[in-house]
Amino acid sequence: MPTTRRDRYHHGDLRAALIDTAMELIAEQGVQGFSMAEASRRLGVAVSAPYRHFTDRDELLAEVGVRTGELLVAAVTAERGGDSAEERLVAVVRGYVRFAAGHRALFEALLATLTPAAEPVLDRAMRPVKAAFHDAATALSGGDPAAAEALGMAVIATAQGHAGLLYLGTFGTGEQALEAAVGRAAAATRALIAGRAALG
Amino acid sequence: MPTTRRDRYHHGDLRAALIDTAMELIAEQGVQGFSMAEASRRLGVAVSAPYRHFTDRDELLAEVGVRTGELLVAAVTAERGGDSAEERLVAVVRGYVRFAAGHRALFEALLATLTPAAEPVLDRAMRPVKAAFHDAATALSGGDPAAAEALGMAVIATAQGHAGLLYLGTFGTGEQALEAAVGRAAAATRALIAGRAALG
DNA sequence: GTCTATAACCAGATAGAC
DNA sequence: GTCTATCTGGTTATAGAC
Repeated sequence: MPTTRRDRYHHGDLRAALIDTAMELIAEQGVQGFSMAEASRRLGVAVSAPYRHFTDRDELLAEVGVRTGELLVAAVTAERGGDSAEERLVAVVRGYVRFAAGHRALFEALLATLTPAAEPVLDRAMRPVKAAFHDAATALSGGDPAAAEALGMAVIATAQGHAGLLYLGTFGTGEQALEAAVGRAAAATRALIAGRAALG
Repeated sequence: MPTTRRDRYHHGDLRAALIDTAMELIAEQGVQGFSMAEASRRLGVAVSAPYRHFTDRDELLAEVGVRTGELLVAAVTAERGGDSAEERLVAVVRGYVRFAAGHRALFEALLATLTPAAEPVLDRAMRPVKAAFHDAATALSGGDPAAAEALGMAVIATAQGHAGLLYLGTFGTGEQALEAAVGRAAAATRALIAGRAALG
């Protein structure tokens, strides 16, 4: 019979168990629904136990942010489009919006921790995301770095914006809303590419 | 000597004073920084007094949302561009991003209250915002309602997305970041217009 | 309409035993 | 490394007096 989480944290894995549990709580009830006390209760440990592994609540949340960032990187990297540079860029956008839709609370928690004064480790974890957009945009900009930067940023904004509208319910609810958001984001990306000469 | 707010709420304006104070608190410290208790303290009334005017915290926050929505409507309406339909649409985007930048905490609180199950009064207050985008997009779409809807939504997403990136610090901080966000959002809008044939 | 007082609750964090 | 126990401080919301 396999080792359960309950078994492991008494062998020194409480730290990892806390991160997992925090992510579960956030996914289920939002950042607001997470507290050190609730995480402790769910794991069956004393409320003081987490403080052996994290100096405070924010330190645990930062670690959650890093883990979520890694999931996001995987999402934008995994979604493979066609061979053309345009299709690769569209695929990154799709992956981004799909992740935002499928992990709303975690994604919002990640954004909340990504302040300008965020932990360097968080920035580092997020770098491949920006790179995914930037690399595909570069392939579309014929060696003009400024044009690539402008296109990449505009496309990130489009992805982020469609995620935001999805959260507001602009596209409805449920699976159909997800597909609408992904489809519209992809179409907007194509429009940006087609009209990229106007980006300055 | 003019009547102060302290004077007024003893004459029946505590309700209005609470809304004002809630907006101040949110603007200063974010939604998290607002509480019924803190608002009461700031106004010098008992913590129970607000409950004569609002059944609970959420009802007050909904009212704050309505007021913030009205400010947003004014912002997107006020920013006048040139005479062309394209410049009017760009102007709406500018107004939206500028408002998001200048009233971050209130704007985020507004978005948080704008769930699919929000108060109808909130939806009504926000309708002119959507209309501002939609009307300008319609003028650019030569009588094709579907094309107008697609363009309008893509442009709203662009505005929302640039606001989001601004909050993440992607454009830096301070006044220069604001101008970068507004400028990039305007350029992206022009690119979307130029490439709108790809929107489907 | 506002007050005083209070109930009921939950959080973050620490001290010291084991 | 985890536990028990506790401190400190905060919140929403209500009851009943004025």
